[in-house]
Amino acid sequence: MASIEEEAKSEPESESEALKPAKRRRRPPKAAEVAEDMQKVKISEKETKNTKAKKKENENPDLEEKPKKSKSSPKKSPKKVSPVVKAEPIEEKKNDDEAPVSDSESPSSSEESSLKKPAITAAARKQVQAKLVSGGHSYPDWPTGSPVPYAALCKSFSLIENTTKRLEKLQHTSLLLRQVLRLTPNELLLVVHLMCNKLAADFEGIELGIGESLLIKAIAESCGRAIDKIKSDHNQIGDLGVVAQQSRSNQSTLMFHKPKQLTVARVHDTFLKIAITSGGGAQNGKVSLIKQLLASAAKEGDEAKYIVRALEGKMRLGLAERTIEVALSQAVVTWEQEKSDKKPSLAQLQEAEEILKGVYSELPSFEVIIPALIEHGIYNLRQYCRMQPGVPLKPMLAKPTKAITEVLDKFENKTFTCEYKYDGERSQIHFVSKTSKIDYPKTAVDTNKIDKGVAKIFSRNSEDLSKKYPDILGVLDSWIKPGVESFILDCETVGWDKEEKKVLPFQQLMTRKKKDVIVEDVKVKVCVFAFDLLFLNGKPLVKETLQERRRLMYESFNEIEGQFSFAKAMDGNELEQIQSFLDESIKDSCEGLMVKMLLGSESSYEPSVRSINWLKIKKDYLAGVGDSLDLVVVGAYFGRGKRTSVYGAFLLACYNSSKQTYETICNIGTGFSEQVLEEHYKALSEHVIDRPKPYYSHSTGNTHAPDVWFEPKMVWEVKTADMTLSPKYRAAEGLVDSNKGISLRFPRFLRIRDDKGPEQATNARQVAEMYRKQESVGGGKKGVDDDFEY
DNA sequence: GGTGACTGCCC
DNA sequence: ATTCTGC
DNA sequence: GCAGAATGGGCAGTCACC
Repeated sequence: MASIEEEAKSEPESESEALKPAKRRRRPPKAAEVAEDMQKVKISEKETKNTKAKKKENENPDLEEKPKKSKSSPKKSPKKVSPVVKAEPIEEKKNDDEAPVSDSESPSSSEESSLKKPAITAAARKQVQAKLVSGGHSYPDWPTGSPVPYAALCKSFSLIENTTKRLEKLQHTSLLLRQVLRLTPNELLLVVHLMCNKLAADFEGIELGIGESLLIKAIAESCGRAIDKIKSDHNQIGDLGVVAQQSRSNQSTLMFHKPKQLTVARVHDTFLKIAITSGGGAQNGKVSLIKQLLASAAKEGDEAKYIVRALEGKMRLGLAERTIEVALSQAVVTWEQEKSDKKPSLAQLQEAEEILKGVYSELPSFEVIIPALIEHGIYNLRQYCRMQPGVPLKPMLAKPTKAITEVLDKFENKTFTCEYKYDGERSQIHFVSKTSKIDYPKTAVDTNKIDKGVAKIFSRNSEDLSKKYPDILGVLDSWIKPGVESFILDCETVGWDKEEKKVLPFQQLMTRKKKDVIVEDVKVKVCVFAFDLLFLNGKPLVKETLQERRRLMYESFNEIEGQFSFAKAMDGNELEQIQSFLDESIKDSCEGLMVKMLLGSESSYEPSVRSINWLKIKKDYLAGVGDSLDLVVVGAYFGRGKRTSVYGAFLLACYNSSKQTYETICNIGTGFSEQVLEEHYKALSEHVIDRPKPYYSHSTGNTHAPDVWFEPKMVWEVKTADMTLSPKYRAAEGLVDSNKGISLRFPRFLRIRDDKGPEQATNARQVAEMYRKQESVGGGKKGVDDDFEY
């Protein structure tokens, strides 16, 4: 630790110079750089191709204007292409909206106004397309039918990473997927999974069990470098993947035998092996699997980089599932049209996107969707992939609201409703009775289970929590009224105090066991608060209005005290009503309110899209309301990814005036603009010290120490949602609990308090006071002081 | 059998 | 979870 | 406004190690 600190402060000059290259790499390249890069890629590609001989038919015809007129002549001079492309410079607008390949004849439609995403102008899209087409950049190529080389995927990753333009990212992604469809369609699923960086659908529960530590160990061993070296490189470069790649390319090339080319299949297979390695010696086993992969990675190129990033779970491509869905839909529809020598029209591309997004949101499993896509085509996809009890759908989310008036603005003249936002765990409960006689549509999903009944519960992120809540699943039968044979409910599961008949804090709910739970042994009882019904008796309800879904929910279920309730709702539309309902929700130990449209098409359940239709109000969102503290910056952590070369997070403390100590209270890493981060870095670098002051009270152990310590100088105003008793932080230790300090839930930076010295920071006594006040409100020791100032 | 580091997943 | 940012 | 990527506290589970 000391060595790192010293490096950081002893030679700030050379250090920051050294950082430049790495930093540059992470910053969005300028347009010119992009163009240059593309050119490079293209040239090298051409070379490879020539050596590879023919393969001509493998080249993507869509890159040219017409398949036949392949301008295989290396010069991708824009002029050459311009006749075809420039024909529709700017006014051609919507024709090309969404169309990756559509320089040709998209039927000019009149639906301009109905196009979604007006934010991205058609003209902009047009330009991007023109650039891509005229650039004529090639993309990875391999023999038909042979395994997809991992290098091909990495090449696309690299292109994707090196542009900030979303349309270009989409384009590169879609091109690769098309190539896979054309050459090795049976590996499409693997490729898509690796792009999303998942091994399987979320509900399968496959975990790598690999984190930073093991990864560093593996890189060190694999490249023959010291672990500390890797760590300090990591601190400077801010990306373990880059560290691995550099380490590997610098590796003295002792062994001559060139490793066999990595394939997508092998990488995926090794990831799976890493995931299932468990028990004694598992860590060594995982490390050695990683080492094998790294050893097979080419020294040139980016294979090692992306392998490591994948294992770390941070691809940092600026590309994720949502964009991949779009790219996949475009790739498939283009591929389908290609078979009959046609190009997809704009309308077709849009329809495909809508279909795939819709299907994926209701059945988020590429394992099911991709085979169905290939076998039945995208326009038949809905028939084969439908919402189905037993498979979680993506939950609808909500946006934070900064003022209650914002709610009124958004929902002006609309009918809406407010519901309690319970502080628990989002749960999607699926049920099919064992005796159900409803004929469920045969879909691509295995329906055997349905025949035997279904009782499952899924988390917000589609993890299967059925093992955690046998106490809930065992009583589903008792919730339903006669005639209900199947359902999917959207709920919040909250800890429940049976004696006091009130909800328990989130922290208590979290102490429940997650595996091998036996109903009789459950310590933390729970109550389920249902707020939406997505599926009933064989029928999806997501297209219905909320009012209708709620009506069906109310009429299909029985409330059971302390076990199953409907979320408390209020349909009043006046500001005062909302305000007092919000106050009430907080007195009832809730986080605040959810606000939802009740009627109209916008009140349908749209998984993870158009989330603007739901709003959430919490008191700490509202400006000037909620708890804020003025805290002293005593330490910091080096930033990663886009925060490379500045501090990415900071350690804060409150002041204990009785003991004259600074007691740590939380880390903080959000609320900073990029500019503010740079300013903090500059300002704080002057206050770096070798070791913590003796009057700093912080957890012992390497794990909890920041990368650098500071003199107590800067004071920041920080906002928080809640205070918690902490096993790690020391604020107000002894004032509320003899062993535990207090920490903050959801801390975020508000602003610098130049006007305050460190000793004017929030005092430990004040922290304790705030904690007690919160307890008295949420804990329901009614009447102490529940006056909020709004 | 206990502890601490690490990981994944809740928020 | 919260927040910021480029498109 | 979307989609993505920075980052927070803190719990149970797993494994290494004593």
